[in-house]
Amino acid sequence: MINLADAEVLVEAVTAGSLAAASRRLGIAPMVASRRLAALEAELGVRLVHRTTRALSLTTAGEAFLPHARALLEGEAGARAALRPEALGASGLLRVSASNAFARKIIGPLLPPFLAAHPALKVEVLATDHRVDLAADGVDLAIRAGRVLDNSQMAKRLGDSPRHLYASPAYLAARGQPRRLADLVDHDCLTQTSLPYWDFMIDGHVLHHRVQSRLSANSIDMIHEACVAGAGIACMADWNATREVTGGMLVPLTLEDAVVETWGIWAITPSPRLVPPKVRLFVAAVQERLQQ
Amino acid sequence: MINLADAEVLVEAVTAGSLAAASRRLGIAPMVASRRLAALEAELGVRLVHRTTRALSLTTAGEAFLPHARALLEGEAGARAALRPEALGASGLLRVSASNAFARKIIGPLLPPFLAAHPALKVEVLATDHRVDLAADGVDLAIRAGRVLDNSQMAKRLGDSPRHLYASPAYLAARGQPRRLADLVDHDCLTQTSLPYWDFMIDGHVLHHRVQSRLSANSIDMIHEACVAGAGIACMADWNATREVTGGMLVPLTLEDAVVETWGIWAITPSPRLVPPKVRLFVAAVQERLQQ
DNA sequence: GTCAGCATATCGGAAAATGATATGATCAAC
DNA sequence: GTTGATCATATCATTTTCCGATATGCTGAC
Repeated sequence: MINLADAEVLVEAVTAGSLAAASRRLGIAPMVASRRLAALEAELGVRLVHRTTRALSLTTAGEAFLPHARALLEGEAGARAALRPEALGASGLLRVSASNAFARKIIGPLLPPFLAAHPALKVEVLATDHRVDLAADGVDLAIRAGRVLDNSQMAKRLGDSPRHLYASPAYLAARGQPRRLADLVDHDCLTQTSLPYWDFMIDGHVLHHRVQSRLSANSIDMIHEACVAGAGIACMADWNATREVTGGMLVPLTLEDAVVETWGIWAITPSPRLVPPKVRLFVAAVQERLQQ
Repeated sequence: MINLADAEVLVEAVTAGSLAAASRRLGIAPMVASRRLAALEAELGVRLVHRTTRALSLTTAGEAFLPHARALLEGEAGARAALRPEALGASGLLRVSASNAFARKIIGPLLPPFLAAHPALKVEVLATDHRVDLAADGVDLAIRAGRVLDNSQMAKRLGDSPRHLYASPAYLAARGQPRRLADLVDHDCLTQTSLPYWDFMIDGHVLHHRVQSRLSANSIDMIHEACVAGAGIACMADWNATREVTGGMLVPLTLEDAVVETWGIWAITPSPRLVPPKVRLFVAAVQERLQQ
């Protein structure tokens, strides 16, 4: 077994430039540093650094091993961090990223009971329709709706996100109801600028349908409002329209020959496996709400 | 410092169900297992497992710590693996994934000198236009062309991939040369099924241009052939067309008001930081070739 | 109630890490 | 060229830790 203290000497020695300097930084005797490095090399059966009295230089093996040593030490620190009280329980700060629509419709209503259930937890929601770099923005969790992907190693699937075409009753009264996919050309379709096509399922196949659009916006909320106001037909997640549907402000449309492709809701965490409890709890809360 | 041997006892004990079983698996005395676990708990200052005589159960802290312990042990194994002779030098098997076009045009010509320079290395190229799950398919390296992304943490940028519109001289003689973006509507544009739009740069802004396409294919090679045969205008990476341009079979088009967005070439590795030498060498070879 | 399996306490001995000093080697400055 | 400072490491006594074997208290099954 590799001794992490030995690995630490290696890393320090390389960055500090000499074993003596490393020993000073680590607060140990120079010989201890020397012995630890020797022990590591003995354990691995390879010479890691070439030592001339004045300068250290990594051998090829050392070059290959060093990043792993660094990773091990980081892993050790991470393991300890996982035991800090604020990481252990549901306390501290939880930063969640989600799209604007998802934040409003799903996360918003879910927060009061969640916060009540975990009094020591603070939640910060980063609502943005742009992709987020988890690590860079210090986000603990990002929730995205998107096409069904298989690389479940990177993201955890929280549930389905069925989608439909929606329009307002006024619009339908004026323009009629489309029956088939082909009928859509005679209608005003409202699209997201970044998504100029709609994906339909036709007996198992995905059809990439380019949409004739007179109005497009980069915000799905904008589309949503325009749709309610009768501007045309929008393609939205069901959870984004349920309230208006029950209120009679929007009507879901079904075509005879095609259904809108169902998307998935995905939870993305910086490291998919080492998920702290607070994140796990929040993900569970979202998942529960999605199943309602 | 966490002792990895201690962590190993924890992991074994949890999977085996008892310290005694773990000790048998690890080939150590039962008490040694007990002591190591105790030492780990002392080191961390937390109780990790609740021990009743009959069954072990993880405490909350243990629950949080266990995945980190597993990660540490995996890291240790990975660190050792990095020193195996075949991982150290440029030897063994290197599995590379790339698109069909990229494999043919860039990787293919690069391979003979590369293989000659590293005689102990075997290379397996996985040419596919689908995305690949690196870990699942045992791929050491995937090379993808795509939009310029900033999340450099996941992928390493190998170079630019400038792109242009191309057409055959015969097609241009028959149909004329488009001068402006708007002229494209009068032309036959050849698109990839998965990419039904072309991205242009117009004074700093990206324009998502939906393309009127009478012929689309899921293979860029197919498009390429059709384009040479005079079927219309295709949007391709320059490296995919140079040979035909020098041979006079294709002509690059420039529009007055828009240029095709330049893409990047990205190298994606299973773990972005712990890159084995053989992968590093290959990436360097690709990068060098791209700069020619 | 008996017994088997488990976790762990105890303790002598072995092994390993440590501390202080010493040695040879290298580079810089005079 | 010589001196001195710095460095890596050897040596050895000491302390600390680790290990092995036996022993003890406990729990659940038969």
